[in-house]
Amino acid sequence: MTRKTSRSIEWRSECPISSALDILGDKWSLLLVRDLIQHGTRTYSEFTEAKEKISTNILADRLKLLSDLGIIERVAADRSARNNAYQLTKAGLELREVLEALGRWSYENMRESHPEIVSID
Amino acid sequence: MTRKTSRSIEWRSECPISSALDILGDKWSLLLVRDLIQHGTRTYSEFTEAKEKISTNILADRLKLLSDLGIIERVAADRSARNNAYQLTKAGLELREVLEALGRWSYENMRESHPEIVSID
DNA sequence: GCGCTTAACTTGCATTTTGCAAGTTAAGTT
DNA sequence: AACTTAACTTGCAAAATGCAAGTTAAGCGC
Repeated sequence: MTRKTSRSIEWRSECPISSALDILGDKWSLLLVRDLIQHGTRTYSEFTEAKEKISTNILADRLKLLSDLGIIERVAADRSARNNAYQLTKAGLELREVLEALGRWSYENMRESHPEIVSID
Repeated sequence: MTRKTSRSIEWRSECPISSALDILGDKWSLLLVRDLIQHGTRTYSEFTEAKEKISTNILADRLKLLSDLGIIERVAADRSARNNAYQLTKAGLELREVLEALGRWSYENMRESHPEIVSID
């Protein structure tokens, strides 16, 4: 069982693929990274405006996870949440290659199952 | 809410990244693909021998999902399960790029959080 | 052909995660 | 100071996950 407490990931093995999935293997985390790659910065409300309609409790949970992992950060560390936004860190920016590979793969292979899928390149 | 019935994925949007996550956004599906990339073919029991120790009910569920999506298939379509194994289809093989990107990313970025992580390249 | 072994699952149930909807807090505005 | 509202939190129901035991029938040996 994988139990996640603050800053305490339960790694299933030493394999890097497995480890990536231990932290990002859910339906929402990489979508938040996608939004930040597309827009640069995002506020809490802006995340909820994406087409996929994330619930606010899941959004809060994932933003905390991604912050704790050093993948995203506040734009201005010294400002309150209300007057602030999120952006990707260096590690977060390096997820672009993963997202591009995922997007290409599903555009090329899922058009039969999902005829409305569009290319984003 | 995403509800998965046989061959009925609930796509959250038309974005290919979102769509990839609709089907592969969990901790186990891409791990099974990893095992097939590494070994070529795998039987049901061989999947359970991997370091991560998947539960058999989850394994059965994910194998069915991946088969239904055309990502994996039986090695010999005409043989019983007991005398058979799984392999990747063409679409499944094309996930290698995604897995390599994930593995590289976490090896380069998660070593502080996960000191035992190893390179698989 | 029968009996046994066991691989490939299935099932029951507890736990955890997800998600809806409403609520809370306090920052920002007037 | 009062009001508005962005960023969350909470309670609860539903769904997913996972443990452990059980079932089915394929495959093998005799």
